[in-house]
Amino acid sequence: MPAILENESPGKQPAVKSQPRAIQIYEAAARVFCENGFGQSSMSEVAAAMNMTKAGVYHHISSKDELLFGIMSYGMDVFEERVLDRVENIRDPLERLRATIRGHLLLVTRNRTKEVTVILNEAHALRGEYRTRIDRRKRRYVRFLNEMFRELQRKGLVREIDPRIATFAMLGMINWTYHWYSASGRLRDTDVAETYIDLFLSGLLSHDQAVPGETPHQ
Amino acid sequence: MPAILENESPGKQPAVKSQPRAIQIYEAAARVFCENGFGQSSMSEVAAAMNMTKAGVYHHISSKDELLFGIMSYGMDVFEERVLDRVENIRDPLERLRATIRGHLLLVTRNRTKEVTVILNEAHALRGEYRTRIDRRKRRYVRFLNEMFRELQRKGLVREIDPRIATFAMLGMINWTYHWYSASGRLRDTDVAETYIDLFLSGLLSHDQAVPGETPHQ
DNA sequence: TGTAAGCTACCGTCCGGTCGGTAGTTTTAC
DNA sequence: GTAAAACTACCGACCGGACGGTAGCTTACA
Repeated sequence: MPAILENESPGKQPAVKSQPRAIQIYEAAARVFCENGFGQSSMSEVAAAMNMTKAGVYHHISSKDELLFGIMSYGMDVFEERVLDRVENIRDPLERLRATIRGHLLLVTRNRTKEVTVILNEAHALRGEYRTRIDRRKRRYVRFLNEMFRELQRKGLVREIDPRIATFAMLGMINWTYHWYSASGRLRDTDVAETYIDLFLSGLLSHDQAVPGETPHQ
Repeated sequence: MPAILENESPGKQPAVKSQPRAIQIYEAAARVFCENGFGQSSMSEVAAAMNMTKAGVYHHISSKDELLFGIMSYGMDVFEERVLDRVENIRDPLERLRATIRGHLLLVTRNRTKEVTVILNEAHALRGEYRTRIDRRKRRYVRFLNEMFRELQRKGLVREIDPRIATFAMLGMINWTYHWYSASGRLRDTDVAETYIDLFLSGLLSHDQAVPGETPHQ
């Protein structure tokens, strides 16, 4: 038996054995909320997805709202651990940008965990303090992207495009993927990632006429 | 008894005098659903937003689901009338693409009507026949974009990028805007539109190094 | 005076959440 | 070593209230 279990501590779980019950509930509930929406899903449905009764679920969580917050916090944990923390210290800013697009997109497409999708889909359902806390963590990512684009511009690697607009264009392109991408479809997510990188960096135009001004009339 | 399911053929309303009551309800309900989400909004809230009682509202609609469908159908009417129908017969495909991005984006940012946002936000809340009908109209737009990119490629105006991925990248970039854009913020939506056009067509890289291959080390 | 548009008052259902209890496991106390 | 005590994970039954929706009456206006 592995030593002590301080499960109150805010740090990371060892995750050696099977996931703690609360996290299993997050994953099941995330699946339910994803399919029907938070407002249209009942706690009984969540319980059924766990093969438990509603009272059994309420042994582990304290309210439906807190459950949603738990899911999103866990989703942010996963995103930061698997994407943000890993790309943050890539020196070359262009390579950092590429790695960010790739990492973020693959997190959205690989639907093993639906928590990230819930964050995207149900942002408005969260209220008050819960909302504030999640928004703060999202803003960290937005700031990171903004700063990256500014650095790229300082170094003359990219054009002088408003970094805020570039940030949201990139976030939109990637985050929207959960609306249409299907792992069983014809497109491979790694191909989507590379195409997004290519498209976002080099644009759509043929290179011999990639000029910012007016279009040459055909 | 005004039943929404029937108006398959009539299509357009005259809209000469002040909007018909049903459409006023769509607009009020769209605002409510946008703010709280469809599942979390009650019909009493919708009624309150109309300064009516719930029973009064039910005189004009037949169920909450049908109301959602009505909102989305109306949103699609607006989108098709104000964007799709107008750009479809622009000859120059590059100019057609620019007009599409501009028109679609401004429809999302100008929040006079929230119906389009509801379409984006509550796509999963619609079920059965209703879902099928809205999806069919969305698919018409997706096909239009796909075909436009193919035409651009045939004419050698843009690079050989998978048209499906280009379509969804563009849709994501534009549709995501409702998550962050605020008319009272510092960015003007017309600037966002032109930047999106520029970004999507010409990409982010400085032109003197816009080469698809490896990054030059800094 | 007929009809569309509303209202008051109400219904049955389902929802979020709680309560008291129990089987099984771990900890403590001698 | 073992039995009492404590704790964990869970369940069946239940509650107050809110929800979607309706019946039937009234008002405004052509």
